[in-house]
This record gives sequence, C-alpha cells and structure tokens, in this order.
Amino acid sequence: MNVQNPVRTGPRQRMMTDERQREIVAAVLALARERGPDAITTQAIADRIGVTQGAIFRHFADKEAIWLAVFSWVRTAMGAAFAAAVAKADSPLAKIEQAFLAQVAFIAENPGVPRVVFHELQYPGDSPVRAEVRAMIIEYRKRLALLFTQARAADEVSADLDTTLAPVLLIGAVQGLVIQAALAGNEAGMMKRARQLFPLLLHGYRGPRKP
Amino acid sequence: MNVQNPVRTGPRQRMMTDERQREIVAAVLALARERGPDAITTQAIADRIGVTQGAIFRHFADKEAIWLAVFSWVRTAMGAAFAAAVAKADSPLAKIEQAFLAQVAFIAENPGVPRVVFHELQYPGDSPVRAEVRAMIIEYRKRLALLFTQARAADEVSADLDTTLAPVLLIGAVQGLVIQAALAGNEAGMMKRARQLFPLLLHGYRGPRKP
DNA sequence: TACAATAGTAATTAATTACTTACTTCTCAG
DNA sequence: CTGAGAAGTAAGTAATTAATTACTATTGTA
Repeated sequence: MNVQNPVRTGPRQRMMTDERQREIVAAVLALARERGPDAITTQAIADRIGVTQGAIFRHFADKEAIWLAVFSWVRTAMGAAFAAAVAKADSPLAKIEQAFLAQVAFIAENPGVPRVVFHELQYPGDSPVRAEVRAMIIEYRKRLALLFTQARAADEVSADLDTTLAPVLLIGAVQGLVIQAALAGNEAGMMKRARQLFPLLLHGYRGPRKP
Repeated sequence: MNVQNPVRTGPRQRMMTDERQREIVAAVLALARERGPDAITTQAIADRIGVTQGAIFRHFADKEAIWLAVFSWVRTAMGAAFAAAVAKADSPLAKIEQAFLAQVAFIAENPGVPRVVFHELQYPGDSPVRAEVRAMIIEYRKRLALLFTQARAADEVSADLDTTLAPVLLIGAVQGLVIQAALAGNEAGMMKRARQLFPLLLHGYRGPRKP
C-alpha cells in the first residue's frame, strides 16, 4: 500500500493513473460482491478508494470505460488461470479437470466476477461491454471444445460425445456451484463441492456404462 | 382481450385491479426479456400497458410489491410445471427427466423469468423479494433431491450418488443452456439442446461404466 | 527554482428514478 | 337516477445518478 517504487522508468502521472485504474477495477469487483452490481455507482467507487466522485473521471472517460477495464481484467486473469491449469496436466481429460477446478477456484477467490459477468449477460443488445463479455465466454467455450475434441481423439471420453455440448454442461456445472454458493452464502465451500461434482461430469462424458 | 365476463360475482373494482396486476406482472417479464432487468422502471411498465406512470401505484403500494407479485407468479407457475411433469412419468428417474425438460420448456416460453430470477440472486441481503427467490430455488432443489433419493432406492442411479449434489448439477445444466441461449440469442433452440444434454447427465448420475 | 502537467476537490447540472397529490372520469350498487 | 368509491390523469417532489466545470495542490523536470 504505502510501499512505492523509488525508481520510476516512465512518467509519474501515467503511473498514478494506472494505479488508480487498477484500484477502481478492484473496487468495482469488491462492491459487486458486497452489495451487488446495481450498487456500483461512481459515488460508491469514490467512497471506497477515498477520493471525491469527480476524481473518478480523471482516470476513465465515462462509466462504460470502467466496465471495459473491469472485463478486460477479468478476461486476462481468467485466461491466465485457464492456461496455468491446462499446463499442469498431460492428458486432455486431465486438462479439462484442471480447467474446471481452476475456474471454480478463480470464482471462489474473486466472488465479484460471476456477479458482474452474469449481470451483463442478462441484457440484450450490442454495447461494447456486452460484446466483450460475450467474446470472453465464447472464447472459453471454444478452448474447452478443443480439449474435448482432443480427449475424444485420445479415447478418454465417449466417441459419441458432442464436443460443442460438453462445454455447455461444464460451464453449467460451474454455474450450479455459483448458485449453490449464493444460496448458502459461502464461497469457501465451492472448491470442495467442485471436487465432488467433477466425477459426475466425468461419467457423463464417458458415456453409458456397460454392465 | 376485449372479451369480458358479463356476469361478475365479486365487486368490479377488485376485478379490475386483479387484471391490472396480472398485466403489470406480464409487462415486467416482457421488459426483462426485451431490455433487461434494469430497464424495468415504473415508467416503462406504464408505457407498455398504456397508462400513466402514477396509475401503477393504484394497484401496487410500491415497487417491491410488484417484484413480490412477479416472483409469486413465477413460483406458482414453475411449481405447477414441475408437478405436471412429474405426473407424466412413473419411475423416479423418468420423473427427473420430465422435470428437467419441463423446466427448460418453461424458461424457453418465459425468457424473462431466468433474467429476473438470476438478477435478484446476484444481490446479498435479506429483503423479502430475495427471500422469496431463494425459497423458490431451495424448494425446487429439495423436490429434485427427493426424486434422486427415490431413484437411488429404485437402483436407477448409482448407489454412491450424493442426492444433494445431483440437483446442483441439474440446475447447473439448465443454467448452461440459458447462458448458451443468451450468447446465441435464440431461446427456441433450447429444447433441442436440452434433449441432447440429458443423456450426459444421466450417465453421470449412473456412475462409472464398467467395461 | 520556476514551470507545466495533472491528480484532486467542491460545487453544479441535467436526467432519471420511485412515489405523491389534487383533480377528473367512470361504473356499479342502492 | 344518483352518489360513492375507485381507476386514471397531470403535475410535481425529493433523491440519486453520471458527468462537467472552475479551481487548487502536488510533483517531476528543465
């Protein structure tokens, strides 16, 4: 917090703005978790980071720019989490399991993220913000579909498996856990439930049992 | 629309209010689908049903009362759809399948419903409206859990199946389809995808295959 | 040290929100 | 037929919102 880098390479004012922008993005996600997306007003953000309301507009042109920054952060962070998870395993199916668990872990650590994402998904239209959110989910779904195709080729899942449908169920499973956590009010228990839930997904992907 | 019952048993003014209330609830759900939950203002409702904004408050004390009426309708309609679906099948597992398909069909027919429900779920706190929504989902989950317990007793699903976890996956699967429909912008294709998706759930519930 | 850029402030603005009030119109029961 | 109650209207209110403006304070640099 108070620790500052004594050596600056770039101009100071840009640094300050970058820091404030990150602070504002963090405040948005914190407010989303604590009070819900509708409570994210420029006044609430300003109160949380300790400046006046007008100061927000020194760092973002308008509120839409704030949302774009928030979802840009989410997309980057989720992409990194996905890549790290996939790198941890060798087989396609194991990669899928790691991606699933990483996704749940990311949401458990950043409970504001599903709130803002699914808040935005509930609106029709083609605003830049919504386009960003949709692109993020579509990208995630495509990456999963690729892994499922590889898993099918490696005979790790049923040969009949629809590799465009399988990601829908996996994303849905994450959503089921999010809803469950919202109802119970505990984001902490999500990981445990996720580990219990994955076998159910696994057997579904593997196809009918042959007794 | 223009057809009116010539014989009225109760006092007219109550009838009118009841009709307006139903009209307002329908307008809320239509607005949720067409423009998203945030666009549901008393002005937008009034415009849609063709009265002035102030007239809304002749039929509801305040906006919270409108939301309570909306979720009361949703709860009743969903409960009826669930009961009808369960009655169509004999075995517990077949009842579960019918309930799943009925749920998706209900959402496809009432696209505003998931929008308002999950909009409300994203907020913490204990307002009467949120309590109603939570109670509705918890009730739905419990009914599913009971069916899963019966299915397990009938040896239709794995003996290891966690009957509290299974409904989470089923509700999640519905959510996955809702997200998919939101991304693609077509609620019409939901039923087809649901029929494709159920086998994946089924094999998951049945447990590991034994080759 | 002086300068120029800029983060921050305080106050203000226009628009929108839920909700109210005074008044009008309609309709049905007595 | 009539009058009372209720649905509807038009106008208005207080609060909140995102965004702007004129000004001040700070900070790195020439």
